[in-house]
Amino acid sequence: MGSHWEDSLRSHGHRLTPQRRAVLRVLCDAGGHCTLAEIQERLRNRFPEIPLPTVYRNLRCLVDAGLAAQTDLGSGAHVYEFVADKHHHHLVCLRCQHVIDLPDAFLDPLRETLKQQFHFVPCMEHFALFGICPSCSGEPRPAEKGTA
Amino acid sequence: MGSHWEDSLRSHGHRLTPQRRAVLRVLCDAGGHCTLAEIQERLRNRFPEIPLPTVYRNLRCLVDAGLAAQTDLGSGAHVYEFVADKHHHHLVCLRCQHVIDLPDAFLDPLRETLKQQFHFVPCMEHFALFGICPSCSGEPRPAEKGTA
DNA sequence: TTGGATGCAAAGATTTTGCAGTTTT
DNA sequence: AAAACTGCAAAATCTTTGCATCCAA
Repeated sequence: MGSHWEDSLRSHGHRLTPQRRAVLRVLCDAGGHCTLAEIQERLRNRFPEIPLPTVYRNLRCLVDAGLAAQTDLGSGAHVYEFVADKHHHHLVCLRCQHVIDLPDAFLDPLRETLKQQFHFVPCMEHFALFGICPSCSGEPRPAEKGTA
Repeated sequence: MGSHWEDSLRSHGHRLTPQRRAVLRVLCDAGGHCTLAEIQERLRNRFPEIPLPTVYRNLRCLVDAGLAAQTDLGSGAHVYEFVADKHHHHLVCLRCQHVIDLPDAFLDPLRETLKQQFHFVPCMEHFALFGICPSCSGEPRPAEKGTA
């Protein structure tokens, strides 16, 4: 049935497999940052021997579908995070006033940098960034495959 | 003599070697992002066969001394950038009003993410972030909560 | 049926460390 | 002289791809 995330996956040409559902579930339940290996570990209940490449490829699909965000916090391995569309910020175009939603997870690298380098804990609850949107900059839209 | 960057290095326990000066020079002249391999390449004039580990360790020293910033733009390899103290932003403490300078380079990962994921080109000339500074976060004061 | 997904295996790419000899301070 | 750095070599990590088989749509 058309859950929001199911539609997101399908509209990007991805299928719904048990492994993929499980990865998303794990990411969602974790509620924070997870490395590839951590996700694999948390998956052991349902898929005791799931290979890392499978987790890896599923994460790519989730990121592609906008359900997960991949970032580098300087720990040597990338971390993944569930992208809920609850908390979000705004990218405001200076020319056409168009507003793009920016999921909160995309601010994590900056958060982490400030914490590690400056020991500064930013409050970024209400965040707005101004700039030029894709339409106004004349740049080609990002390649969206399978979009009706 | 005592250039600002020389002091920065020495005060962090690092020494000034020809290779280190050259790495900093390259990074400075490049004026943008460089991977480890790119820096090695640009170093070929003065050090035709400089090993990657040497470049790597020098970069770590420069980052440690605050002269360079390391970031991950999603290309698979980290990129390094000279940190000039000309353009900078402000981290403002919500409790004590203390202001910390944030070199512009630290916003690069966010810039790149917005460009790649949203095709949005942010204008972050005058940037201020509010939060809690290290001094204040060490002394938690429940009575006064930072209001965003 | 068709194209994507899984699992297994291996390769790629990048980062990181060890160590002996050398250089800066 | 002491501590840090270089250069060479190799290892440790993490990411990515190939391919035969299997499954979702």
